[in-house]
Amino acid sequence: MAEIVGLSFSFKKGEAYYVPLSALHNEAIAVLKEFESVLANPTIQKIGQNIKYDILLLKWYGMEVKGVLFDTMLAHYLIDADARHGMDVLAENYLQYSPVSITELIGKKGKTQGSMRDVAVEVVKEYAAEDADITLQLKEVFEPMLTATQASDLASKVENPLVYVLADMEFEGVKIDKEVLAQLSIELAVDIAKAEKEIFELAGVKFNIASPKQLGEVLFDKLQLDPKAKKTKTGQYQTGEDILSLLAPKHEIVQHILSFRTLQKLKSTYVDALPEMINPKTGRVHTSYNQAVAATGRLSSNNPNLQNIPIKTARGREVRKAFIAKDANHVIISADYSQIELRVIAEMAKEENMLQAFVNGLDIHTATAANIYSVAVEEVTAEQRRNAKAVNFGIIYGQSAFGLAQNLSISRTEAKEIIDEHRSIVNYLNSPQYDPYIVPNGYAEKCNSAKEYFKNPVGTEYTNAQLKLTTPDQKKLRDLLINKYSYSKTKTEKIIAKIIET
DNA sequence: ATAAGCACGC
DNA sequence: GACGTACGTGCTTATA
Repeated sequence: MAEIVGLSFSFKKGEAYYVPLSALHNEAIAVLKEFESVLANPTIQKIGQNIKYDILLLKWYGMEVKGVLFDTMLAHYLIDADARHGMDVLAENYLQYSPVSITELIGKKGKTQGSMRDVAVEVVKEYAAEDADITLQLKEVFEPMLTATQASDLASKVENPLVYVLADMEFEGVKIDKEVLAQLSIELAVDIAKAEKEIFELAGVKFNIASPKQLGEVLFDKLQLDPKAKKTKTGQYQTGEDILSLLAPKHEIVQHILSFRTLQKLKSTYVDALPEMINPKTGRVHTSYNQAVAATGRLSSNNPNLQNIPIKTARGREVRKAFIAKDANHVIISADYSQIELRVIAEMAKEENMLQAFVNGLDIHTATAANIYSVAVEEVTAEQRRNAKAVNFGIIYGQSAFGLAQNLSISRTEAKEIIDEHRSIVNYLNSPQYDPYIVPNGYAEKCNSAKEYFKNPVGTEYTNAQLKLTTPDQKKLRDLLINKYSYSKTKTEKIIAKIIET
């Protein structure tokens, strides 16, 4: 956990204060204490940019923050979920002001980045005080925008109060049984070595199995497993799980490659990495939750990501077993809404069959199958239920007929028929009030599909004549999308890739 | 350092 | 007939 170098405050536009804190923990805490009457006062609202970070840091110093929160990052997330929400970008876009860049003070993010502690206090003062001033000014801009977009309740009743809950969860952390993982690591290493040996023998050559490039060459050039093997856009052979599964009956080597991949993933991402993430002070793992990353409103988790701990395979569940209660007086309880997304969407779409199924406490996938295949619930076969489950998943994910066909290994025509049987939900998902593709920042038209979405903002600035994107043009477009439209990096790259393909 | 390919979760 | 296809994070390899 980082060290607090100083505090900055602002309560009036254009005016701010900076309080440096000592590097000595006790001295720092003594100064912090002077601010307790404000920080811990529940009647004083706290405004901040990514304020969970500040709250958490203060918690590590023993300082409890109280009061109603207003996070400018979360406010902007609610105003325009797809955009970037960094303070510098927000200041430039909404206050027409370029703040002192943190990079100028301590260098680029990464290993080489220095510490704010080593920057002259006179310089830090300017940076930090400006930070507080800007945040306050952004709040004044965003508050009416939240009202205008009817997101005020979402901000004041959901996102901002949740900040305290997440901060508590992150602070608390979770205990990991290092010994369980150490043992598992050894077992995995043995099995990986076995798979490796098999693969080299069957291939008749030693190579790096973890390299998709080398693997593709072995499978498709040397062993000729598929004369029509698909290639990626960089000209490599595709060797993803879906492709390899289809090849498995053709050659014994494939199953060993698949198991090599699974084992390697478990070992490197979880079994070996998690113990490294244990905080030496608390002996526990403290993830971070990000409230403003996923454009769909979901949370995300990183350092480490605790939202993708394996569960599907037996080996994976062994990893989960390493998450344990803090002591003999505690237990870990798992609680999860059942089918919450389908319940909400059935209610919003007023899908009577599905609503009835939920009301009657039926198995929702069986009920969906009965509806799709027009048979009685008792007559639904295992395969029909499996298909219906894929349909329901597709609904949650906004999947197309193509995606469903891929998932079920059926034709697109068949997939389309199945989807058509679910008209009321599909109609709802395609209706303007649902459509998630809304062009931000001045392009307020709603689009009916992802395709139109890509066409709209880009097509406006770059007509057909300009579609041949040279490298400098790409640079320009990237700059335009990121800086003028505040698009995320990922989204920008998606759009550019789309145009290049076109 | 960054991109590509892959795989884990929901 | 072609198009294009959920949200994330993080690992290893390959390249700049």
